[in-house]
Amino acid sequence: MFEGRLLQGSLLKKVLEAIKDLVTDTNFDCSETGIALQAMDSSHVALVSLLLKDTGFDHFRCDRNLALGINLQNMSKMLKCAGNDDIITLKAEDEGDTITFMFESPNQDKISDFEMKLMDIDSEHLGIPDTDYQAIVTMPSAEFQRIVRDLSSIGDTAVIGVTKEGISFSTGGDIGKANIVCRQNTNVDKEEDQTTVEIHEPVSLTFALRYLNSFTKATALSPQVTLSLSKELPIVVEYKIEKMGFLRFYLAPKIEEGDDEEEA
Amino acid sequence: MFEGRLLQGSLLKKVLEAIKDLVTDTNFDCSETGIALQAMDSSHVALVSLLLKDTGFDHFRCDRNLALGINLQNMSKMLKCAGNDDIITLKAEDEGDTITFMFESPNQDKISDFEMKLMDIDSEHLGIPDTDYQAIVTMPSAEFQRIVRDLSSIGDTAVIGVTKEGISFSTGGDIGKANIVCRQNTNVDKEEDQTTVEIHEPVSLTFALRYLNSFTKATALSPQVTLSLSKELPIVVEYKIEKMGFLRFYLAPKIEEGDDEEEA
DNA sequence: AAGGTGTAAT
DNA sequence: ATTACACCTT
Repeated sequence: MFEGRLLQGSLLKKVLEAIKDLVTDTNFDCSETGIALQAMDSSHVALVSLLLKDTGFDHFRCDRNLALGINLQNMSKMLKCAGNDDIITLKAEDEGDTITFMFESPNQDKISDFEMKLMDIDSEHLGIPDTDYQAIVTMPSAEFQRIVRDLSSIGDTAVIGVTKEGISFSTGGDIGKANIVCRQNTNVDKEEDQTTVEIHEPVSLTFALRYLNSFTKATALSPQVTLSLSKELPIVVEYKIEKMGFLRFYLAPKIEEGDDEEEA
Repeated sequence: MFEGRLLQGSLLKKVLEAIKDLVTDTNFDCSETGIALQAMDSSHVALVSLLLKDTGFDHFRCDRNLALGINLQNMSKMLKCAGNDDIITLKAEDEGDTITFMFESPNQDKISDFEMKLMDIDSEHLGIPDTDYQAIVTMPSAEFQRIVRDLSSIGDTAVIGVTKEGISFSTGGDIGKANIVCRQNTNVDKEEDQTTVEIHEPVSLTFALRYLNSFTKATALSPQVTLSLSKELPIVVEYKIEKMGFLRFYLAPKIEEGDDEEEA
């Protein structure tokens, strides 16, 4: 059987909030080392990768590797029934076709059991090569969210450029143009307000703002976000989940000059 | 060229919030003494007048008088991309057809440039005679906003009457009648809670609440609002902008007994 | 306190 | 269909 007990249940709630609009159905791959999830978004443009390591759970047990096929919209509905301070336990039998969510209120006065039907989903295990990126920027996640939202009100795509001075975001549309530059700054009071740039080579890539915007639904998971860029490679937008792992989003760059490129 | 740097950028954001629903396109008239704007609302019933004096800017330069034709909806969109604590700089070339908004975050780590296309707009320079009003009332802007909103839920027009005792607002509709009286009070702790009446002659005029309601979008600009009334003249609803000037709204009174008077 | 969402009105 | 208001959530 599989069982994972998560003291900070709100983490799981946030993860589902962050991905339920991007991916409809996917497998939660449970093994003795934790829970992993990889899925393309419904239009097959972006990729989501989640890791929740066993060590982040209060209690974790997984006798046999399981691929739990889950409709994220439905799972999210159920997790909405958990209080933000609730302890959440996930359970599944080895041969069962359901998953159980157990919610314990902080004072243990209320115990809820929610059972959800599992689905059979072909797992597409996508090998994501571990690349050395040309530029890695870590910045406050709220700032990234704000920038992406602001640019979305002006244009559809953004050019993200990194130099050793900092990171820039540009867009253009019918009403005008916008360019936002964030300088590297390591001299701030709080570590989470830092913007740091680790760079091997300057890089400049174009992305659809619509997807970047979706990714920022994960802002609540971490005060910082890490953007990794390399020429002609998908950007990686990573939110670290304290003690547990990460939630990563991958998005392929738009090919410049390619005016016949449109999302579905 | 024209360039104005405004340390308290939120002022400009608030000004646009206040007028963008009333006026669609208008000229910002820039001269060496500051920025002025005058425009009729789209249904040609109300008039907006804005003054931002050069002295209120951190830095102000205007080599040549410019009439910058601007779509307020678009400008507002761009200003929404400025943080509330950002420093905002406006720039325009003498012969250019764009205006640039530059936003500097408080710690200078984020610098944004937004460029917007200008439009050609016939400037309607409306001479507003400097009248001696029969009654001038200054009151808390939030209180005025609340009164106008409350009356709007009962009726379409309000009778505003001023005597030396105070100011009264009345309306009536299908569901009933309402009458709100605010007495002059100068004995309050905070100056901004005062209501003062300066009167030469009692006056009573009728106005469309819909427009008064629009005007109160400017409430955030000033803790106090000044209402100036004279028989058969438009009411002036003025919000002073600290160190910079004012935002004024003019609205002609409804002629009593004239039931064939309707806004477009 | 502010942003987002949902609803209601034009 | 669009826009403004209110409510609710973060």
